[in-house]
Amino acid sequence: MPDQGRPARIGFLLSQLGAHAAELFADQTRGLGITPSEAGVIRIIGRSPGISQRELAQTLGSVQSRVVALIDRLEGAGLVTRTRSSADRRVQELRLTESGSAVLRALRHAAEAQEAAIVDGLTPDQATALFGLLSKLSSLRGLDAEVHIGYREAASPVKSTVPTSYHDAASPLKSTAP
Amino acid sequence: MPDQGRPARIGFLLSQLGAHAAELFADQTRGLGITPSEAGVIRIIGRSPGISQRELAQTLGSVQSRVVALIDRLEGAGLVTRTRSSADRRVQELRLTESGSAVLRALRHAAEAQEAAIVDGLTPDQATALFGLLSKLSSLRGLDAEVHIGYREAASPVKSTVPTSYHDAASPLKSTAP
DNA sequence: AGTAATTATTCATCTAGTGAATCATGCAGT
DNA sequence: ACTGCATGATTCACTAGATGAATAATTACT
Repeated sequence: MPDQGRPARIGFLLSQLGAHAAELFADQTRGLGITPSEAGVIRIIGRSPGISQRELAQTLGSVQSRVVALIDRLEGAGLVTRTRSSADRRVQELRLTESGSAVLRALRHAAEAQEAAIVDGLTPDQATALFGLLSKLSSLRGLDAEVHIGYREAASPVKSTVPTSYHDAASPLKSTAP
Repeated sequence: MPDQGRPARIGFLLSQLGAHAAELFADQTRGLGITPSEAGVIRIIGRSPGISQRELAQTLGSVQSRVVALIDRLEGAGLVTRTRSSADRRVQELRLTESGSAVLRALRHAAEAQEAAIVDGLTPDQATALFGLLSKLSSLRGLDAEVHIGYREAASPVKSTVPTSYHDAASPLKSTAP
């Protein structure tokens, strides 16, 4: 228990900055006409074309019924296609359309621009140090480096929220100081 | 634009770890029978007894109608009292009951335990460095050190699936690497 | 063939949150 | 004192996101 008199705020700062980063990202996706959740789906399909809805649900840490709604929306927007697998006609193979691929490219650009915005004000050394510390923390906590299912199992009534869940929750963590 | 070839993942890591920290905190509050949002309300009332619902809404970055529901719940649970102000009979003065104060103390203990859990695996120097970097980032972004209203204005449809909103969104940010 | 498991889908439900409308009260100007 | 406007709290209808149970189509097992 490393307590050196420092106020207990790392948890608070992480959730605050994480929510802030999520907001910035949501701004970007909104400009592309999709939600952050849908952006995640596009990312995964782009990396694994032909993935099934069941596999996608598992990767997202979500459930199949939720994936149905997400894909319904993306298919309607012309970004994703469903095609029945010839090997197993129960499964729907998911792929990006040309528009979907374009959105994915735009998302990558947006993520890089956001990264620059986030570390703006830090020196390159500081940004590198921060990256190292966050990476270590992430691996220490056993979080997946590729997909952050983050907080799906713990909060049954969730979340939300993004940060449901923690939105207003923010203030609570601050409670350690006063 | 400090880009030194490092993968663009700080944004992703922040949101991932922030969501994780929020989940840990939600676990704690669940054990106390309240949600993270309600914990935030209790924190604020504990620090500012007699605060009005309007002031509370502003501090939370929420709206009055939302506060009504939150206080309804906390009053019903016997943690908070509403009393009409004698100076201005429109305003409801909010205060913690004895049980409410007990919950606030429990929340403080939980936050400290969580802080220890979060930095577990880092050396004290690393924890201090991380705290410094996160604090700098937070002030650079103009985030309030006391209350994180964090991501309320940007995502109109939100927010939530913190949590929401960024839950599944997680994966998207990772999109910078592949 | 017949039974069980699997994939996708629908549906009813829940929660959190928002904005508009309403009510009671306070306050400023006349 | 009277009028009219502003303010705090509340109610209500509505939305978005998420969840779990039930169902249909298909495949796997034996």
